[in-house]
Amino acid sequence: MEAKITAILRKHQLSITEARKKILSLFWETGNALAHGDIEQKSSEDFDRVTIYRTLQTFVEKGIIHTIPTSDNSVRYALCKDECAAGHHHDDHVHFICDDCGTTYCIDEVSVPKVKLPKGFRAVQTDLVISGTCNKCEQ
Amino acid sequence: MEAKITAILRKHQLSITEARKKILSLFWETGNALAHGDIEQKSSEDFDRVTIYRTLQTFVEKGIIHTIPTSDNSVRYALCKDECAAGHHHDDHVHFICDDCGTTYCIDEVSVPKVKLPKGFRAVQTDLVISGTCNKCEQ
DNA sequence: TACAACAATGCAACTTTGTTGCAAAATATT
DNA sequence: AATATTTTGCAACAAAGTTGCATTGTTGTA
Repeated sequence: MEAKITAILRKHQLSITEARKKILSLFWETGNALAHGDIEQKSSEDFDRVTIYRTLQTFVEKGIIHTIPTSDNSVRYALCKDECAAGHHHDDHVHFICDDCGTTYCIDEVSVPKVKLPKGFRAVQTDLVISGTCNKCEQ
Repeated sequence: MEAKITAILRKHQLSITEARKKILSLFWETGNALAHGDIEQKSSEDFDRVTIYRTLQTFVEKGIIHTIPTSDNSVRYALCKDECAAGHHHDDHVHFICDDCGTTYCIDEVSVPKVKLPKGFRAVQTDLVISGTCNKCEQ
């Protein structure tokens, strides 16, 4: 575990620090996407709020995590797949946000369909975000 | 113009006030989506910040405007089509956010494709948000 | 392993963004 | 026109995000 974490950091030419190891392992442990607030709750005793902001920003820039747009002003972050590199994200899968429990999933099984845009529009990134009820909250 | 605005408000059983008329006409004039900040800039001398928050909230609840998720913690709002009613939005078109100028477009020509989700996941709303360069910023 | 160079962190202060309660003003109803 | 209802502005607050700088931690090199 620890080895995997440090390997990822080293691969992206980041120095190995406590904050980065902790935050990165949080993503591995939960599996799902996390908002800044989630991370703050789970590590506020260990790190300053500012460090979390800066760490998330660094991870996005380096292609370790990607953002998931939301309609409630609380951007979520999730681990990228290996193909993502600094400045070039390739996360063309669907994201699902549960209205009940708030959990955000990366639905890897489904890929985002290509969309034809009107003339002059050039797509760089496509986000397909679905909200509803997840398989745990359904009865 | 004024007549059209008041008709929309009345149709949704909202009392006709200066703030609502002004904010609603802003959406009609610009044509594109607006963030809270945009509206505040264009009408801060006329109305209090709080009024804008509450007006946008009311408009969303009544089905006059809908939200567009973003990755930068600045939810955008855009006019709904006629089919939207209180509590039931039907805005299954694609949204495009320009990385250059920040303009957010509703691409009505393209509709959001249906997506099959894994078992247990029930979709209520689907948002397809594409970012890149718009037809005005392209050269 | 010790040292210098560099990068990351914590702290403080601050700005921006969003929320709530309540009195005053505006709108609707009769 | 008078009253009931709704909306607004204000104030005070809470939460979220940013910036500069001194301190601490990490890395590469001798």
